[in-house]
Amino acid sequence: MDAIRVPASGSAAQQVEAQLRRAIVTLALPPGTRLSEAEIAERHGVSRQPVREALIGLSRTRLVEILPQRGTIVVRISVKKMMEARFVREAIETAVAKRAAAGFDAGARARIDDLLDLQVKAATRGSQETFQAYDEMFHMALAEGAGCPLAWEAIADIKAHMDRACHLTLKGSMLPLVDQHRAIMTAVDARDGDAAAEAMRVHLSEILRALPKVEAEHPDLFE
Amino acid sequence: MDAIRVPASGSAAQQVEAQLRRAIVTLALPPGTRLSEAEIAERHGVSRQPVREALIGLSRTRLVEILPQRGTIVVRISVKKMMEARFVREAIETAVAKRAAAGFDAGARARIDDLLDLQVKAATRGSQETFQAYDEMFHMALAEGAGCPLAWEAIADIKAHMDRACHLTLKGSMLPLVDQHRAIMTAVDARDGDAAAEAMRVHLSEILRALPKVEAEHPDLFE
DNA sequence: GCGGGCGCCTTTGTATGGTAGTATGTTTCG
DNA sequence: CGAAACATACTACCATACAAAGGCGCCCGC
Repeated sequence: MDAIRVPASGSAAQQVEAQLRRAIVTLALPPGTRLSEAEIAERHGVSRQPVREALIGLSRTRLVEILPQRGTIVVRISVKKMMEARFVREAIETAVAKRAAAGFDAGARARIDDLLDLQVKAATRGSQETFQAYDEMFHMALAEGAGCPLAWEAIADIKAHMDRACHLTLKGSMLPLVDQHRAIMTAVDARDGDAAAEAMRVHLSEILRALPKVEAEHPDLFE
Repeated sequence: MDAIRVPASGSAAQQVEAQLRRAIVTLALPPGTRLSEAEIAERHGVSRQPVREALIGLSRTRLVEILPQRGTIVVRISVKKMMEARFVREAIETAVAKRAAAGFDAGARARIDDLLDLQVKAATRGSQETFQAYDEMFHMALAEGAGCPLAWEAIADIKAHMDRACHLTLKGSMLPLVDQHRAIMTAVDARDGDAAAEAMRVHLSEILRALPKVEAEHPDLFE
């Protein structure tokens, strides 16, 4: 078991939110699941109030939908919203890649190499959870290195719409994604902004290939 | 008095959050102000709990900063974050503009014309509040018309970092911005994606011109 | 047998009490 | 006189209790 331990830092509400987010993204809580504040509170050994704040936080990124006086449910994956999210993310990240090629922070550059190695290890072990965690860190480090950490915050919100589908498509092949990451960094190191943006575009288009397949295999997860 | 009425819809927490957001953006609550849950609750005639949820919501868009067990303060305007936000917003909105030129919803197109007229009226009346409200609606309608309402959600979060500075820079001239909006739509109508993106880039670069001036005039508002 | 109305139950939303932790002002000792 | 230690007031945070509102089944009337 090498699940990413959500650190016991921050308030109880933040801990519950992090745990629920993980459960939803990994589809442990599949779309359509009814979430009761009272039940979650009991399971986590806390009061209803922190749970409520966690659910409000999740609703802001559209992972759950709160129906007043009725209940809270895990929203289904929307292909339409996924396409929109991918479009927006491509707009942001290609710009970030281009900017990264214009100048990159040395410390972040070194950390990215470490992350890529860790990603390879996770991929060969077949532990998808950690792989996706390192994938997130890669994109975050790229934004930071390019001098725009705010871009990652925007991407993080957008990514929520794609993460669950990515979780399904990554079942088999993870290593190709690392090669794409390396291709991006090669272009960045060569100071070739257009090539970096193009490499990023290719990387973010990957999801489009496997999407119809997983949608056909798991129709109940989509709306 | 033609302040935008925040509609009495939704929960008390949402109402309080909307009112506080307006107060912060209009600088009625200047940066550095200490916000006490108890005081705000009393002023709004509600309990502390909805106020708390409202403050949490504001902290997610970095308008306020919650220091655990210490207090909540209105964050100062960060030029660095503003530049980053402008960069990300340009990345998103130029992509949206280009996409809008490729195909635009008819209903949204009609609504934009109405919005532009309303914006001119507000500008000539000198009512900055409504002008900025219509400005928001313009960009939102553009994203919707381009078939990417999700883009607006991303922009809305990003915009929080810029709104207060824009509020200062708009003191005098609002009409030029409407012309820029018209220029964007002209390019969209002509199906010229590159021209639309360029017009949007010019529009979003406007803030850079007046920024040093307002920063020098109001140093206490910046960090 | 069928339709409408009534009451219970579950849900979120709100109010209030209590707790731990931090800053601050005061006091006291070196 | 300075500095450290203490008391106090304030804060966000969590727990508990209460209120309101929609859903659902049952029952009564037709």
